[in-house]
Amino acid sequence: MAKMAPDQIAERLDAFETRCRQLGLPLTTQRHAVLRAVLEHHDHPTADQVLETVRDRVPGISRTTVYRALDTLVALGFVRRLHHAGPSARFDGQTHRHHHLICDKCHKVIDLQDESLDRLHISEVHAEGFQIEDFSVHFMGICRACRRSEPS
Amino acid sequence: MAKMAPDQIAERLDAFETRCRQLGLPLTTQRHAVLRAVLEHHDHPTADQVLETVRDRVPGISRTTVYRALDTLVALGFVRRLHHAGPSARFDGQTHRHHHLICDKCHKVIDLQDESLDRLHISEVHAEGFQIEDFSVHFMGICRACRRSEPS
DNA sequence: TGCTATTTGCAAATCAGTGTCAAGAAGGTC
DNA sequence: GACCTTCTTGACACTGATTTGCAAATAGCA
Repeated sequence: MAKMAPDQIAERLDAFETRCRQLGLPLTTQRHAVLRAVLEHHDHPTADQVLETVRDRVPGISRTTVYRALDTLVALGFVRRLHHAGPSARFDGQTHRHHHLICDKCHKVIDLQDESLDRLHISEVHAEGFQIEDFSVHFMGICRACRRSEPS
Repeated sequence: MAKMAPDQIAERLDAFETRCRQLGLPLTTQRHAVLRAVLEHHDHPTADQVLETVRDRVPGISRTTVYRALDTLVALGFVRRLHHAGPSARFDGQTHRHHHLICDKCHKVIDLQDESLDRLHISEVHAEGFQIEDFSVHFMGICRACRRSEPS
C-alpha cells in the first residue's frame, strides 16, 4: 500500500482548508492535524492510532476530539471509514479500491489489491434507488494458516 | 428482498437438527430459536436485533447465549456473519450466493441477486494460500430512504 | 477588541462483545 | 424413569470502542 507523496498531502490539506471556508466551518488546528495524520498513514489506522500520531504535533489533543474530527472528515468526504472484522473502525485517506479475503475459521481479514476485480460493471446492477458509490468483493474461505492447522 | 418461505425455513431448521445429531452437539431450545429468528428476518439483523426477536419465543434468553449461538451457527455454516456493514456485525441466513447493498448512512443491508455478478473469475485472483469457497460483492452507497431524508 | 457560534476537553455514559462460573438442560445408560 | 456426564445457559463483571453532556476555550468576523 503506497504511502501518499508529501505534495499530494499538502494538496489535500489545501483542499480541506478551502472547503472549510466555503462551508463556514472553523478550521481548527485539531481538525487539520487529524486529516494530516490520516493522510500520512500508509495503512488503515484505527482512531486510536490516529490519536497517537496526532499527539506528536498537538500533544494535548483529546481522544474525543479525534473521534469528532474523523466524523467531520468522513462527512466531508476527505476520509473514508472502513469496518473490518475487528471491534474498531479504520480510516483511510486514500480512496483506492481494495477487496477482502475473509477466513471462515479464524475470521481474519486480508486486504487484496486486484485490478481485474476493479473492472466490474456497476451500471448493470439493478439498484432500486440505491446510489452506489463504490464496491468491494469479499472472498470467503479458509486461510493458509487454518488450512495447515486443521486439514479436515 | 425476498423473505424466506415458511417451508424453506422449516427445511433449514431440520437440516440443523440433523447436523447437530451428526456432531453430537446438544440441540437446545435456544440455538434452535436463534437460527429460526435469523431465518425469519428478511433483513440482516445485528446480534441485539436477533435477541429481541428470539425473546418473543424464549422470553428468558440471555444476550450472552444469543452471541454464543450465533457463533456456533456461523461455525456450522448455517448463518453468515457480515462485517463491513457498520459498527456491529450483522447476520444472514441465506447461504446461496448473493450480494449486498450497504448504506453508508444507516448501515442497512439490502440483498441483491444479480446473475452477471456471479460470473466472476475467481481463478484469476491471486490468493496466496487462501482457499476460496465463495464470494460476495458489497456495494457501498446511500439508500433511497437516506437520500430522501438528507438531500445534501 | 469584542461578540457569537462552534469546537474542545474532560468525565461519565453507552455500546458491542467477551470471560467467568455456578446452576441447568441434553443425550445417552441402566 | 433415575442417573450420570458433558456441554450449555444465564447472570454478572469486564474490556475496549465510541458517544454524550456540559463548561471553558477558540475561530471567524464586525
